[in-house]
Amino acid sequence: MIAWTEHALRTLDAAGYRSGAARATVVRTLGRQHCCVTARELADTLREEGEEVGIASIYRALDLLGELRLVHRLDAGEGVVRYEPAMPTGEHHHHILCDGCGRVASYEDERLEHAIHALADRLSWSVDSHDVVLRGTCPACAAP
Amino acid sequence: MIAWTEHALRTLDAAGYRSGAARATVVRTLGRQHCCVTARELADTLREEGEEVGIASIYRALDLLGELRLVHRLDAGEGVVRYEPAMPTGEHHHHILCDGCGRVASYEDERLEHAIHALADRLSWSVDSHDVVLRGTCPACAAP
DNA sequence: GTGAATGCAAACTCTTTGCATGACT
DNA sequence: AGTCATGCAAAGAGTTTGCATTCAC
Repeated sequence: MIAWTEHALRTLDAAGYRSGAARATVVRTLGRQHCCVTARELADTLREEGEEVGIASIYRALDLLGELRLVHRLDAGEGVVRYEPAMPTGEHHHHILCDGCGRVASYEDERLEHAIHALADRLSWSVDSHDVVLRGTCPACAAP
Repeated sequence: MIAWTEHALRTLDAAGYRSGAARATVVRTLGRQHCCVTARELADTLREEGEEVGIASIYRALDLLGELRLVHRLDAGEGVVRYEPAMPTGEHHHHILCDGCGRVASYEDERLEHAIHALADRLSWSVDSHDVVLRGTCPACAAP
């Protein structure tokens, strides 16, 4: 994820944005996440690490990163938006939510990507992103 | 969609819920929708038809219908939740959003469904629903 | 008649915005 | 020095909840 952090900081700089403490901290912390996080989770993580950042600055940073396509927004119907680093390579994964415990996990699937690309080709829209959200029960919640 | 309306009313009755005016109106109106709608759109439609229903009752009706699996909730990252009738047959479609005008359209794709089922089989989760949201530019917005 | 369904208003949560202060170039 | 970035507090939007009233059974 280090690669993403540097790529993001460089892209922000190239786009003419100043390097403030709040935004840089958000970028560095986001780059260390394993999967998608909410703005609040990010704020909590920062607080625990003693790098408290105002919630408004977090939202502003995430918004800007989204505009620059450096983060991907994911709304999985939980009532909160989740954010995760968007790899410059286009490499990505999708998510699965547990109805029991709310856990979010990720998966990748070649065949699914192929099906989506083929589908995009036959639609008369120009498609530039996609999200596949599965819902179900995780192994832990399924165990009796 | 008439079939869905009757199915929903019957299911509610069978589950022991009383038939109040607000909920019945929501069910009948929802059954006439072509695609997913928001609670506010539903409220506006009802008002135009002179069947005003309190917004709280609309949310409560949609919530109950969701629990009974009679409606499908879709959160496509617009900041609002959309709802649409869930066919008892399991027949369904997915959605594509236009970044330009916000339009939501629907599509069906056999190959995509196959890929998702195959994927679900190989995950150690029990998967019971899925959503595929595409984002892009609609033909109208793409035209210069 | 009893308890569920409804509607209003208030509460709540997440997110955005206005504005004064502080920081980067 | 001149802007842009930040943080606080307040505003906004969507959704949920408390409570008294009305309605279905």
